[in-house]
Amino acid sequence: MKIATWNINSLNVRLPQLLDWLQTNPVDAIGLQELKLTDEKFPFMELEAAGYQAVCHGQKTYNGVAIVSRHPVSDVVRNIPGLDDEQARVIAATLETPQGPVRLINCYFVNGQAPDSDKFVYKLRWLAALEAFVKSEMAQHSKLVLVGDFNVAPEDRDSFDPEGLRGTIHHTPQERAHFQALLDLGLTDAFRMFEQPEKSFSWWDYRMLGFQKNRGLRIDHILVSDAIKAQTTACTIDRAPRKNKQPSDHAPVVVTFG
DNA sequence: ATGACGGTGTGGCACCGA
Repeated sequence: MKIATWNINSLNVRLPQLLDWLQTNPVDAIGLQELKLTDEKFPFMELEAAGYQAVCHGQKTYNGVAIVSRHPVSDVVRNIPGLDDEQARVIAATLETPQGPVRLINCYFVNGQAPDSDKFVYKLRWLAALEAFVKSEMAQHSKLVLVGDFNVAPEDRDSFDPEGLRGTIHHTPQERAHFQALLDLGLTDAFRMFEQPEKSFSWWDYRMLGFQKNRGLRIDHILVSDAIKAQTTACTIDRAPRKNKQPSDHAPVVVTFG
């Protein structure tokens, strides 16, 4: 089984690249973030032709998430129950795989802009609500995978300039404490289960030749429950699509298990 | 200190992302 996550920064623009990527990387399911389109404009037909079905929680201009899967999906949840949130950032579903059900939670975490901003307050409130949601989901599903654009660089080694960016957005102790709180629920950062190249990142700024200089952050993550962890054999970042013409600023992350 | 790049909207630039 392979599950991926990719912030594609507009599905309208990136659909051809997504279809290309799925052809060379036939994952069982992928969580997409930043669709930037409404459900009516979601490309169900094109994905179906590629062998995938999808459930989505779209929104105009900003946000928007989807789960695209080769397997049937059930029990779809959109947004965090109990959180009054007008932004479409969460979709969860159960993948009905031949090896049994796998719960997949796909999130586009709040950016937060700057630690002294209202958006940062929203980010922390959103993170606390997410933790409660994931906790309740874990109580119901032993095989659970939490994927998405977390907008948190968990450790110094996840940033191209940990000293210079200390205390700035993605790097604050508060954000890192929330990431740890998710791990404390019984989840494991699949990427760090394995030896990885130095300076492994999943996002690079479009500006200032960020990708060419590898000035990036590792902010896209795959967290797995213990039942999945025991079966996990690999987790990689695929930098190839970042070299495409008109790339997303994020690269896909893929976990292999079972 | 600022802007740099890219996507979106009903635009003639502003806003947002990270």
